[in-house]
This record gives sequence, structure tokens and C-alpha cells, in this order.
Amino acid sequence: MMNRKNSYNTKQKDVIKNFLVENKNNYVTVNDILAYLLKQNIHVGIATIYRTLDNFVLQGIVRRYVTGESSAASYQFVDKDNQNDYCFHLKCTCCNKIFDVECCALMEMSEHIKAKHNFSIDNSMTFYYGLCSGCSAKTLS
Amino acid sequence: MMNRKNSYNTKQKDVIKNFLVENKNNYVTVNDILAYLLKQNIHVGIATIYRTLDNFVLQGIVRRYVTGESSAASYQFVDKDNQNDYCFHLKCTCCNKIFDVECCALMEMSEHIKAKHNFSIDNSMTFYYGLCSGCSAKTLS
DNA sequence: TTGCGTGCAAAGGTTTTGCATGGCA
DNA sequence: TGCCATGCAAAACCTTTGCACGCAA
Repeated sequence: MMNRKNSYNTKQKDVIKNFLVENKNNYVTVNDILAYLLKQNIHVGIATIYRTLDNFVLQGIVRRYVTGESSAASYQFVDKDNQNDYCFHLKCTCCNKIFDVECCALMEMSEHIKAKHNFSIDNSMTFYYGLCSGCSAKTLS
Repeated sequence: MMNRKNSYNTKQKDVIKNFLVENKNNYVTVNDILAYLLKQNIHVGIATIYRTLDNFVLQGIVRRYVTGESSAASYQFVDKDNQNDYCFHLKCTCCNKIFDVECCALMEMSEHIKAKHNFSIDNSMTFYYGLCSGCSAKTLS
């Protein structure tokens, strides 16, 4: 993760950022970005994609996640709509969908853990694995 | 992840299982296993380690986790002592240590999410990222 | 013109697979 | 003996790095 100056505007950065913004409610992998660029007939070297994502993460405008089975990282653009720190990221281990749920129970629990167990949870980074309602219905039938 | 018959007892399986049992309160990586075997002067091929771990996971006696920055998976032996489903796995993003904390707040929160948001959290698979007390002290100073 | 950004290829780390051999039952 | 498990090497995947060239300012 080289620390670059990141002082130039380039079309590579623009097109990657635009794709992330369009998909800010999803979690995007490097393969997703490659597939998008291919469909658009835009060539960007894979090293540039990784370096650009690293820069976005350092700037704090993108979050990087490693969740679940796959070893490939996921990235998400962060803005006012989804930077709420009291949002559960519920990830279904069956359909792999992620459900973002705002709920005061998360704040209460975080504060309890902080007060009683001396650990400051970063809710934005924490994923809850389990079964969504659709998949538990399927599993039971 | 080839599905093997796993019907023979071998010393390779024994030694790997013993190491996992000895470290059932930790999270063990393949590198940890390799280092242990090296120290014990026991040679086991790395493919055997991965295949053995896959079998243990299929049998349900070991859990596999991919957590945080490192792309290497962690494994943990599961038995009565640590299969408690109401245990927080708190992972410090600074020192990378994992703190397992039993707490009724987890049960309350899980039940709320189940009742109100229709999602069954698997607490054994869920890791809470954040800062432990030691590292927040360091960060402040 | 300066020096950062890019593309390419090579390399690094983790995990999987094919195949011949070894060893359990 | 029959068949599964192992070891080795190669390969697959994801990601990073070195270097020369291209391009933004």
C-alpha cells in the first residue's frame, strides 16, 4: 500500500470513482470494476485500480472490507447517506446479500461494550453474519 | 474444497488436530501450523494441511474465519467450551488481537434483530472490529 | 519541464489441484 | 490388496512492486 501523492486528476481515477458512486449501496470488488471497464471498452491496468482504491481508502472516501469466504476485498463509496455509524451490516451467509439496518439497539450495545468491556466498536467495519428472512424460510422448507 | 472420504486415521490429521485443540482459545493460521510442525521437526505437506482443515470444517469441529486486513484465513477448534453462541468476538484493528467476551447484551441484541428485523445472526461467525483499551490509550497519547 | 500516474510484467502471499507414491484397514 | 491420504510441484487467485513511459499541471 504505497503512499502516493495523489495530486493529479486523471480519467482513470474519475471512471473508477464514478463506478463506486453509482454502486454506493453495494459492495464492489476489483473484478466488478474490471468487468465494468471491459463492458465500457475502457482499459485501465489492474495495478492502477488497486492503487486508486488504496488512495480512496486513505482519503476516507471509500471503505475496504474483507468479508466471508472469498479472499477478494470489497469496496464501498462512503458519503452522507451511508456513513451513519449506527447501522448494522447484516450479511446473509446463504444469498450473500448485505442488509443495512439502522437501529438504536446497535448504539445501546456499542455503548455497553465500551462502558463495561472497554472496547470501542467501529460499527462501519463490522459485519453480522447470519440468515436473512428469505433464506431462513427456504432452509426450513 | 474437494470433498474427501476422510475415512483413514493418519498421524498428519492427529498432529494438526492436537495443535488446534491446544490452541482452541486462539485463532490459528496455516502459518502457525507450519511453524509448530517445523519446531517439532514433523514434516507435513502444505496441501495436506489445507485438505485436513477443509475436512475438519466440513465435519463441523473447526471453524474457518477470514477477518480483517490479512488475507490469510484463521481456524479455531470448536467444542463445548467455546461453542457458546452468545460470545462477542472483538477484534482490535490496531494490535489484531481478538477478545472473546461473554455478555448478555449480545443475546438481547440478537433477539431484537431477530424479532424486529427478521435476521438470525450467527454470533460465532461475527467479528466486531474496533479498538481495544490498550490501543485506544496508545492512540490518545 | 517536472515529477506524479499509468501500464506492463514480474513477483509475493495464500490456497487449490493433478498426479504419482505411500500407507491405512 | 484396494483405495484413500499424502507430498510435491504446478497453477490459480488476489494483490503488490519495479521500472520505463505518458501525461497533468
